[in-house]
Amino acid sequence: MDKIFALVDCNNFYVSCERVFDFTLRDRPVVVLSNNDGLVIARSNEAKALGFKMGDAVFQMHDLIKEHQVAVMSSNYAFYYDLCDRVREVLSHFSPRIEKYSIDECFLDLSGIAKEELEDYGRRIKAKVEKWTGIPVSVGIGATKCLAKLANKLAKKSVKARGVLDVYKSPHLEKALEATDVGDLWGVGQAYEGMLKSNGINNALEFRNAPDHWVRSRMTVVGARIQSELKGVSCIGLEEIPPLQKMVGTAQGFGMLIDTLEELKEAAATYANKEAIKLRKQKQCVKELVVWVQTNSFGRDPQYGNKAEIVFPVATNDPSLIIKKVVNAVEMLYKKGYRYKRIGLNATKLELENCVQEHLFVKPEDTKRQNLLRVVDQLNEVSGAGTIRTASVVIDARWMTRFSKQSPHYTTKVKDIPIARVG
DNA sequence: TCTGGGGTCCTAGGACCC
DNA sequence: TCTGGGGTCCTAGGACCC
Repeated sequence: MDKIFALVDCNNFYVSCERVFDFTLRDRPVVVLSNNDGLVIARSNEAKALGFKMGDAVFQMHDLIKEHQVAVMSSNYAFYYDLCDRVREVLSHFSPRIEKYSIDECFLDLSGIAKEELEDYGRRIKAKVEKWTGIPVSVGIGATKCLAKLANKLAKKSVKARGVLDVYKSPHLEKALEATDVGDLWGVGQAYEGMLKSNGINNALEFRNAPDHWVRSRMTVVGARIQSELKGVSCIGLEEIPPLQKMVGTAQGFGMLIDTLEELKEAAATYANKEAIKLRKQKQCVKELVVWVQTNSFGRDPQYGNKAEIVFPVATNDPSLIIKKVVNAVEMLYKKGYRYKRIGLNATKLELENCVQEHLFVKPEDTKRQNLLRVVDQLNEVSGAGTIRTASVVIDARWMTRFSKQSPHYTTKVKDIPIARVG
């Protein structure tokens, strides 16, 4: 049986989330900001029309914001993840085989649905998600993931498509390819776009028709796969079960520059705790961890950055062990006379919690401690992060990342959950 | 004053082994 | 002077994604 893929993509996802509960944000330009309220990372259509770009620095946009009364929001990831789950729940009614591709995109396997019913099916998906969650989506359908992506992009752009485009065995496929800039292809970034265009390949049709060996030699197997997919040969499968993560990192810029060792250690402990929580959530343990510190590379201050590698004798996800080692490392890395902007942690060697290699000279972690940590996790899950925590971890400090214009935690607190009325 | 934070995959080249 | 060949593992760097 031929494969059929759909890509369902939430439109301007973070902005759409904010609009679900705050009606005053509808029909006016809205932007959502990165950590520390630094960059624009999501824009409503109205904001796009005003010229806001992804990655614009907010401090350069003040005039435009004032002039057009643009609503400016800090990001609220806990809330976005929650709405993301709701969208996926609705999608699961339309296909048992789903890949959660990113916070705002899902691939669905629609194999078996009759060709002539595909577009209508797409429209039903779109309507139901919007009615049940309040989030507008676009749907692209094709014989491969690349083609579904491409169809999705066109569905967003084209007024005629009204948010749904099916290019599966379509007589208009070539037209769709021709209308797609080569730089808009999934897997073609800035570098490849430049290379392709300087070789006279400007759209997806020209890319599909380029000699295979040339594409392979200039863009490795990655490019070759994209090309095959455009020809309708599926070589990127649906990943229903996410593969185990190979790296787990935590890195956040501070809300201000830190110059004392005391505060840097406090931040280190707090980030190490976050890292431990991430590991525990995935049931993984860290064997090797890289810790780095960095001054503000945009500033005119003297610059310094350095990193240290921690090897745990036995892989662990116990916050107190990780915190201790990370704080020690930061003591070594710290140099007086610099102002630090960020700390990063990156667990590069991981082991599954239930098959950690034991060390000859170290006692295996005692199960009492494991049980205690599990209870702490559960409490924090129910009552909010930080309810119970190691003493060195702070929840309120002047160096913390800023989210000064954050919306209320509409759906992610136990108390005061408002009900959304949609449709 | 203010410039994100996660991730993945692929390849080439070096070290090392037989 | 000639300077194997095949295999594995690791790392750094470059490309990409959202």
